[in-house]
Amino acid sequence: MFNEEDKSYPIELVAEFLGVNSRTLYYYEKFMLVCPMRRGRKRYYSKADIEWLEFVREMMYEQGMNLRSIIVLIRRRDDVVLNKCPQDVVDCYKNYLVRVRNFGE
Amino acid sequence: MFNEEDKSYPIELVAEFLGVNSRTLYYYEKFMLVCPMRRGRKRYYSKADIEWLEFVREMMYEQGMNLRSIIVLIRRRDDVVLNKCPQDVVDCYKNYLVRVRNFGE
DNA sequence: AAAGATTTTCACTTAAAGTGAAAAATTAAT
DNA sequence: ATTAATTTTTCACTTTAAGTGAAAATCTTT
Repeated sequence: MFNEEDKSYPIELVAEFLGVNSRTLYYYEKFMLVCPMRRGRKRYYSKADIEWLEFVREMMYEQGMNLRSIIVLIRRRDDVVLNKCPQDVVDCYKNYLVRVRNFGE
Repeated sequence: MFNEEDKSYPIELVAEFLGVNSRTLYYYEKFMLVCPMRRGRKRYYSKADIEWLEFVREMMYEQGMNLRSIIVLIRRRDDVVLNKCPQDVVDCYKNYLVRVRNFGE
């Protein structure tokens, strides 16, 4: 499922697959944790988006991490997270690089 | 303040310095986020403990991270965190190394 | 224009993080 | 050793982030 590189899927299908409410995906979008492609207002989630969201769920559910921590790791260019995070999401946090550099001082 | 390498300080003083309730420090201890030295039941926080706790507060308050995420980063031997984390706290999570190795698979 | 789907808004639930207060136990002082 | 002062522990409460339900608003499509 969701194996086709070039296909994209509507929010309700993705939410069901991940076992969350579609509202949760809208919620993540407010934090720029995911940026699904759009045609008009309608969202289309790519394979990469879905794999990333699966990883986000694992960090949050299995590991007990929170949203902000995931964002902090994106900003810090953390290896483990960056490995799975779609480029456009990483790019959303480009302007935060300065803050990351000063992290902890 | 708290500049002397070999001195140690009672919980109430440390809590006040950090701007938290002393109950918060007991709470952190339940999660093994800090292991103050003890003489009998009384806790004594070292300079290293206090600097670590300051960093923990920064991660949680400034960055919005949660407790579990900090623990995940200790387990993962994250550079930024390990740099500030006292060895005895790191050691508390030694037995979790295997899980870290399998992280994300 | 009507039916069906998607998005948006409002308000609610849940769980983690943190705290207040008082009882119990220790430590320190006389 | 007995009392006074601290510290620890327990219970229950508050606050906030994360997540959700339901309905209204906005498309889409036929």
